[in-house]
Parts: sequence; structure tokens; C-alpha cells
Amino acid sequence: MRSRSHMRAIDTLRTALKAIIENERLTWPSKVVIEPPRDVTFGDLSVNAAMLLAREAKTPPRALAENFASKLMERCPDIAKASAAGPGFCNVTFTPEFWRTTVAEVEAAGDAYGTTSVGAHRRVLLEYVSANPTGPLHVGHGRGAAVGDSLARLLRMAGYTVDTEYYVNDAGRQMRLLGLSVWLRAKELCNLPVTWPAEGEYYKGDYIRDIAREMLAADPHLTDLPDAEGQERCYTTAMHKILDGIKSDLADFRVEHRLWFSEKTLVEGGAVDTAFAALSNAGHTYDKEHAFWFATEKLGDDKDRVLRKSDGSLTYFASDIAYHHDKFRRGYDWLIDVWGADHHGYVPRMRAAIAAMGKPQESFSVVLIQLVNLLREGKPVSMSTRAGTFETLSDVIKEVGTDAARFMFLSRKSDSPLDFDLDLVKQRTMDNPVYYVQYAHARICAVLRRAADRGISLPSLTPPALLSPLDTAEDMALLRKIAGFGDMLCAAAQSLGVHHVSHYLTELSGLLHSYYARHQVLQENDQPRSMARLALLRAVGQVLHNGLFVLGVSAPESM
RNA sequence: GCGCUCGUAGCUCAGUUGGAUAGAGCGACAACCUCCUAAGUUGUAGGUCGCAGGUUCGAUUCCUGCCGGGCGCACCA
Repeated sequence: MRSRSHMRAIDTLRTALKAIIENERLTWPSKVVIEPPRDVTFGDLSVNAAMLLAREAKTPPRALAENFASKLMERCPDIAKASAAGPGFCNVTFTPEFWRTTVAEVEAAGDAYGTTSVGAHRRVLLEYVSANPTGPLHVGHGRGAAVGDSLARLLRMAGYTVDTEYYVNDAGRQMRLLGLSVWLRAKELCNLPVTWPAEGEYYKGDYIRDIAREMLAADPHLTDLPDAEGQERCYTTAMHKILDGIKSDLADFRVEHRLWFSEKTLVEGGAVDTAFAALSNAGHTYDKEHAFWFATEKLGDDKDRVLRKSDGSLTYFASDIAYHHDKFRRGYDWLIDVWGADHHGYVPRMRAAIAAMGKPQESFSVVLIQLVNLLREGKPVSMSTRAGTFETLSDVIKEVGTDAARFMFLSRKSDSPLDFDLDLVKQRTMDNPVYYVQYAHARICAVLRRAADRGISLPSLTPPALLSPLDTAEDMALLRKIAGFGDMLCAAAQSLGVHHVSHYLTELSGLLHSYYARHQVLQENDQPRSMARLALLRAVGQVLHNGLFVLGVSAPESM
């Protein structure tokens, strides 16, 4: 379903056209699309209604469109021009006065400009990053973090009530390996004999040795402990240290998680049994070959899945079901998970679990994050956690900065692979459009400062009369663009595609730079025009600011 | 082999859920600072939207089949 537009122009046109169509005793087709045409010379908006209604009206689409066009002009004073075009489009141009009032809309709303209520306060739980606390975050996690955090901001702008959560996998094999790895390093540092497990059965990164060293410094007798107890202590300490590091990296990256949810606590609280009972009561489980199975195949999965293995232990899927069951119990209407794209094969079984809980399909969404190919001077940088030769998120932030890294992550569809070249991201070219957008904002601020120096002051709400000098094609282009900001945010929220926001900002910045080069904003001999343009620029600056906020990128006042 | 996904300008990618003559940046070439920030602007060149069918007023978009790349197919997490 297409969401209803909030753009004032579209709203106005829809209302007028609806009345006309009803007057003709025709029915408003659900497939009506009102949108800006590809070519701006066609007008501000374009409607396909005549083509959809031709059959019912028994009139050629072109003639019907002409009829609609003339009625629109009679009926609606905001419409300056309406005409039939192409196979039966109806193209509409609004009056300049109509567009100018957009400035006041922006000024009145301020930081809230662009917010809508399509979300209707539905409660969303957005889970992202959730990396195992077995090592520092790397660049791939950074992409998921940027996308998740910006999605939260985006959905809030669209009127959803969003909680963000990090699921801490603090139970299971990975944690045992972490404890073992630190424990063995500690023994090694004390020159005790150590037999290393097979490759892949322990973590090798330098941070493991660092943690072992810190622990020994705090307690020189650490290695006197029996193996089991020592490993347990190492696991607990290491996990907390690593988690602290992750939290600090996320803070540096302007990424917020409001909730931190422990898998261990969940399991110990009996959530698995509760979830199992729910599935069993609905008749979705069975026992086979000493294992406990979940019949996911009937719910769209490739085959049924094991929940409790024949050795009595739980599968990862089991606790994940319990986790999602618990999310619903906490009252959320919509669960959004941000996962690495290598987990896409996991989606059908999770969907099956959601269905088995009796929840509608729309209540669960997965946003897949494709691989980040980290490059340096065009050459790939290896990123294996266990090999210990990865580039951490923290290193990348230090090198290129949070703004550039976030914008880069957010400027492409999250489910397609991304080449992240460290040298490129530091460059100030259009391969790296963050500067282009930030520069547009800084430029506007510079003009506003200059105006203030000259003693020109704008009212906080600009009266319409003051804006009448805005009459060029470039003025209209900017006004139309900022008028569409809220709709763009809605569309982006609906498709869970944050990249739409960065594309929009790049386009808006292009219009601004072009405008700036073409029209002198402050003119010594034309105070009224200066005021009007200043007000327009201030509004554009506000929109850039709001858009950058959604991306979690700063809007500098000077560069 | 099965499933998911992608294939759009030389390169990196958009394409608003089926609309009109398919866009942007980079790279190339050529113009713009006595003037509010040149991290900028303007212009030119560049395309069989992987291939072949189908659905309809209309397809880059939806369906089918091929070709090619990525990923996934555990009583792992």
C-alpha cells in the first residue's frame, strides 16, 4: 500500500480532483498516483486518473484529462495552470504564492519539520548491531549500527514510537571460547604450559592478550585458580570489558541503544519454556529421534528445525524464538531486526516462528546489511575477527570521522555490498558527498551571518508579503523540493530505506549550490529581495539540518 | 543441485512500489572567482536498463526461462 501523502500540494490537488470526479459520478480509483513528473517543464504535479477512468467514463483518456484540467482551474485558486498531456496525464502547476507559504511551514515547525503521523504511535522495537561481545566492533558492524540508528530516527520522524535494543549474546559457545582464550593467554603470560586448541576454537586478537594482561595486573594469582573457575572468571571479566569497549565505540559513532537485553537473563528467566509452550499449544512442535522439533516447513521454511538437540541442549534458534516471543510480550507491535546479509537464509524460519506465535506477517521485518569491503588505496583489507587482523570501527572513525563514515554507510541501499575506501572517504570530492551536503548548510549559515553583520534581521515567522520577490524558476525548484521533505521521509520509513534521505539531501544541496551561484542573495540596492531570499535559504538550511539529523551527521555552521 | 539476492553510462550508484524523451556523482573534454565560502557553478560527450519471451493502454519496475556475480543451504552461533 502506498501511504497517503502529506505534501500540501498533493493534498490540495487530491481534494479538488476527488470532488470533480464525484461530480461526474465516477468512482475515485485506488490506483491514482499524484506525483511530481519526471520533467519539470510539465508542471509541479502529474495525475494519472484520466487513464484509469477512461473505461468507466467511456471517454478517451486524453479528453477526460482535458475535462479534469479545465475544471481544476475553475475550482481551485491555488492552481495556476492545468493541462492534459501525453497519453492522458493531467499536469498541474500551482501559483508561486502557494509554494511560498512552504517557507512559513518550515519556520513554524522548525526541528519538527518533516515529522508526520503515519506511524500512529505504533510501538516499534528496532534491534541492531547485537554483535557477540567477543571482540571489538569492526566496519561491518558499523554499517549495521549506522543503518539501525538512523532507521530509529527516521521512524520517529514518521510518528512511530521506537525503542532500540542491543541483544547481548552472553550465553553459549562463543562465550565459553572467549573465557578459554583469555584464560590460556593468561597462563601463557605466566609462562605456564599451555596446550592450544584447534584453529578456530579460540580467539587470537591482540585484545585477548591485553585483557589477560590487565587481569593479571589486577590479580597476579589469577592463574592459581582451577581451570573451570579461571575460565569462568576470564569470561565474565572479558565480556564486560569488551562490552564497555563496544558501548564506547557506539557512543563515538553517535549510535544509541536505549535497551541492552541479555540472552542469559532471558534464558534463566524461563522465557524459552514459555515460548515452547506457546508453540506447542498451537500444535507446531513434535518429538523425533530424542530431539524437540518445530514444524516450520508448513509455515514457509525449507524444512523443520530442531529446538532442543538430542543431547538436551538448546539450539540458537530456540533462544531466538524465545527472544522474539518476549519482544511481543513486552507490547511491541512491530519488530525490526537488522541482520548481516549472510543470515538471510535464517529469515524464513524466523518468519515461521512469528506466524506460529499468531502474529501477522507485517509485524516482523528484517533489514539485511550487506558486506562492507574495506579498502585502502584500492586494496582490500582483511576483516576476520578470529585471525585478529581486522580493521575496527574505532580505527575507522578515528581515521575518517563519524560524519563521513555514517554518510557513506547510509548513501547506499543497505542490502547491496559496499566498497568503503578509507582514502576515498577522506577525500573532499563528490565521491564523498557528505561534504557537499554539509557545505550547503555551512554556506547558508555564512550568508545568514553576513546578513546579520549588515544589520538585516529576519522575523522568526516570515509574513507572506515579504516573500513575494521569490519568483524565479530556481526559487520554485527549492520551494518544491523542501515541500516534499515530509513525503520523502514517509516513503523512506515505509520502505525502511535510509538511503533515500541521503539522496534527497544531495539533490537539495545541488539545488542550493546552483541557486547560490546564480542569484546573489544579499543585494545592496534591493532590501526586499534580500529578505525574501534570506528567508528561503534559512528554510532550506532547516531542512538540511533536519535531514542530516536523521542520518546522524552533523550540520556544521562553517567549514 | 535447491533457495534468496543483484545485473542500469567507462567507474560508483539512484530510480518515489507500473507511467511521458531512463537520472546523479566521479572520470574525460570545455567554460566560470574585482561579487554573500571555488569543499562551488555551467555546458558537452557517454545507454539495446544482462538476454529472450509473457501480462496491458503503457514494463528498468510484475511473471516465466536462460546467462553472469554475491550470499545461504547444521541436532553451529
